[in-house]
Amino acid sequence: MENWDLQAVVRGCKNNLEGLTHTMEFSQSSCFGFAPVTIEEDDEIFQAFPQLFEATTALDELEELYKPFYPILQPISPPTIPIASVSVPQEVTAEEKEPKKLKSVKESSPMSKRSRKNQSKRVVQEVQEKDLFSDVWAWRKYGQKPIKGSPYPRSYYRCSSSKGCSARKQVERSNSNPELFIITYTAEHNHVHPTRRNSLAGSTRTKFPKSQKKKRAKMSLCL
DNA sequence: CGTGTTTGACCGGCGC
DNA sequence: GCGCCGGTCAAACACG
Repeated sequence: MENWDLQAVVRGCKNNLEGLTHTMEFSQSSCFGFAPVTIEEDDEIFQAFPQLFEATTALDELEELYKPFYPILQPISPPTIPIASVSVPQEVTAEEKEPKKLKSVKESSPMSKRSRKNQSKRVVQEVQEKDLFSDVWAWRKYGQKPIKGSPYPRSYYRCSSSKGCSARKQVERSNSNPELFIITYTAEHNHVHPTRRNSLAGSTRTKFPKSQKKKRAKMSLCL
């Protein structure tokens, strides 16, 4: 469902208007540096998925509904960068040393369950820490890895709003501006409604660690 | 009990 | 072919 990143994109656009004062080192790149371009992309998407567009009314309602629960998006947010095409070389994330991975995608090769090269859609976003989880989706962390060349680890989240949803999200602190986080959305939600579940259980510990007993004493690398 | 995070191990792609 | 690296899995554990 394109709707998902559309929401992210739209929201990003909505809120980054004043945030453009922030310097993006990759702003020279042709794709970003001007968030509105994402809307053009969206237009195509809307045309391709009119039914989803209709659904945005419901989502808008949902958004309104959730507004009280997530922080008001602050300026800074980001040139949202939709990388809408399949297997497009992504200079976008050059800063993150990604390019080599995305160079060649073998569509024909039978990707196992660990397929990561065939991620057809990626949306890169820079947000402030408080906006990291300000979207309406529920994300469950499934991994964290230190990234070579980056002092900060990258966290991997998948959508827990719906079972079987393949939507994923990578969160990495920006190298150049540690106050910002680079969010990379991959795959798509296969459900329209962000059926947020009870996401409280187990979630408070890590975000506000109280006691770290046993072997879990090692806290994450403070992402 | 359900849902969440943490983390080491594993897997596969890619460059050499 | 080998090693590096990024992405994912899954077990263990925490929390409400």
